[in-house]
Amino acid sequence: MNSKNPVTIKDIAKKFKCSPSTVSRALNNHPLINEDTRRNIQEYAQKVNYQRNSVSLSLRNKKSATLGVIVPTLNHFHETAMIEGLQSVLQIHGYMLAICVTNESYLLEKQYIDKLLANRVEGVFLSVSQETYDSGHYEHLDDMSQRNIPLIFIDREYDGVPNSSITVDDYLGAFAATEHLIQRGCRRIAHLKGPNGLAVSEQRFRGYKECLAKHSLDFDEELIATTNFKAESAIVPMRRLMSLPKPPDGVFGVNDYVSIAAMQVILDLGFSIPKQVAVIGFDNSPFSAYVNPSLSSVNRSSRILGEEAARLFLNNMEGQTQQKEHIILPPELIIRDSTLT
Amino acid sequence: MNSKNPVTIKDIAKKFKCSPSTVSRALNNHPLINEDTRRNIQEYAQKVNYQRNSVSLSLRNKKSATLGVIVPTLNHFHETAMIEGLQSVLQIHGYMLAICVTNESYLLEKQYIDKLLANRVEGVFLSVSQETYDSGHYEHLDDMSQRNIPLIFIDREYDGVPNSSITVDDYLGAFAATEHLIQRGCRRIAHLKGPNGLAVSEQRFRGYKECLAKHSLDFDEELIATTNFKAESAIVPMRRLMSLPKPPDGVFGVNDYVSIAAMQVILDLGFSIPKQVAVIGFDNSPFSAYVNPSLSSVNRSSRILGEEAARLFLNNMEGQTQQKEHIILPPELIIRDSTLT
DNA sequence: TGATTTTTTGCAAACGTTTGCAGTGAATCC
DNA sequence: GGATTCACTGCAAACGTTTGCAAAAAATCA
Repeated sequence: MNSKNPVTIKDIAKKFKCSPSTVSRALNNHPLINEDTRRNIQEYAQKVNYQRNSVSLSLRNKKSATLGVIVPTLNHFHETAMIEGLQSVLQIHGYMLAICVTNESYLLEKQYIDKLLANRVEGVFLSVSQETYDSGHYEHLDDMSQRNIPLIFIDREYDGVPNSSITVDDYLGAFAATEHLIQRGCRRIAHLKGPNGLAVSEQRFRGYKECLAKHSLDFDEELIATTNFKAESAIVPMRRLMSLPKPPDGVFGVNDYVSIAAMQVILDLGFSIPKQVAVIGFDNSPFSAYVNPSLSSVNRSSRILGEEAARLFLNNMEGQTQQKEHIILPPELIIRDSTLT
Repeated sequence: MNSKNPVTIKDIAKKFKCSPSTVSRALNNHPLINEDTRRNIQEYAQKVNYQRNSVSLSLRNKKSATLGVIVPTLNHFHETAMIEGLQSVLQIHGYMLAICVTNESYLLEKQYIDKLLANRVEGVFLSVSQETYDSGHYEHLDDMSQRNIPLIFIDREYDGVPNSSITVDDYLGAFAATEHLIQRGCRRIAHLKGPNGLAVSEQRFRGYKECLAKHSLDFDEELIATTNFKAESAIVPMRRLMSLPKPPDGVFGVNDYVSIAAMQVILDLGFSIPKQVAVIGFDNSPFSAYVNPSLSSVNRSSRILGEEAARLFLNNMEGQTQQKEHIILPPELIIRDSTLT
């Protein structure tokens, strides 16, 4: 019983003095099999706790029932909620998820893709790393398309390549956030943007800028500061902003982390939120409702994003449709105390 | 070039009019191979972008180079940081990580374990679900030990089973947090505990209680409230606590989410933090330094926990030592404004 | 009973590797 | 020049399944 090796179909065959084929058919409820043998074999298999070896199955069927998920980090609520969404749907369809964290490195991203391909995954959800985006290289993705393995861009898109993608409309979200600040009376709105070059950063930046333009507000370069998405990285820039001759009366942060760091700086310097400075973030992280003052934010429905991405993949599989889809989910403004009028 | 099927060792063999064995040896730098053939084959393999099929390798070697990670959720910083830690170490050693989210369900946990076993993973890191813990069932883990597949309890332990485990000393952390509150003058300390029965909850609860005892403070049942780790679940209980005839002057929350929710309630009701009520959380989540007031917390070095867990597994593999280890990492008190004197 | 159909089973190949063993030439030795 | 060594290479089996095809066994028919 405590044999190190799991019981195989051959073991069962030996026991019943029949061929492995028969066992296989019995276990798979193949129609061409005697009812009694089927029952006997199934019962015995149950008893000895037989478990089909997925590896050999994968080899034979050239299908691994495994999908790759490549993300830059797992730091943010958005990413993990996305993965939960993916898993919740794909689990039902029998897929396993191999998670890879690139830490924004191109090299790791490439290595992971190779590895996933070597493992014969049936599809990959990719949220491109910043380095990849910066470098503009995408040769490492060629193998996937050559082998007809669905590659779905999730969350972060990569304009150069024709693949299905699902993202949240960052531009729209940023536009809405900025417009909200304007409508509540802000006239000098600072933006704590994300790393340069990254699509999310630039889309949101564009949303911010174009909203200013729409409302005939001047775009002021000195109201822009760059962060790396982490709270710490917002502190120094925010101090600078607040010590300008004309400090901002509104701040749009590229995500909630930089926004709460910004709020802290603002309050520390003796300004009031939202009275003197209104602040709005992005992501609607679980903590945003509980900071003080509670933080307005742009909700991205991260979990739904994951679920939809999973469906995108499943449709692609079922229908064998090579049609590429580009889904852009609408963001949603969540208004809280930090931008109250 | 855009053949759907990846190039195999046989294809190369055909090209060179040699046997697959030779190709295999050439690619694996086997000593018994002609230098020229080796070079030629390797160059060609490179050119046609040959990638070894890990599936067949797994089948032959009975080794999948894949590890399973089972967690209840991905909601908390602690869990994701842990996974990042795992991945950062294991990636170097060529392992893939299959992530499974049980959503605290026993059934899913069981299913995932079966699935991982079917996939012939070489090891599993398990953070038991609440249901599993509640039910006391652990038969679903028997297969693993019978097959000698390392099962490592990570973060959440499961007392009944003799396996390696790595956790943070929840008891100690809770004790330290409570003691800190006492030392800064709190005398009526409430505890927002986690779900009943779950080890983490109970350990922290015990740390809290025994610390009170040590300092000869009465344990008052009415100062205890149960949450489900989520912020929302702390709100109603906290309102109750603050409307007691004698409201608490200190709150120890089972994690940072419930603690920030608690802070919000406290402030909303017009009490001041930390003057009237001090609050301390658990996890040192990235946002805890940036809420207002900043939240004292117990740091769990989550990433290091993951890294150490990975090393635990690697040692187990290398040395073939069946020795079970139980690592308990010390937590660290991070003091911020919410408990200042 | 013998022929025919039906039901059930087994054979063998395949998926892509690796590896012990045997075999092939060629080089070396005496 | 024949025996021995040496440097390579190929054969075949193995990992655990599935499945088309053929064969066997059982059932039906005439």
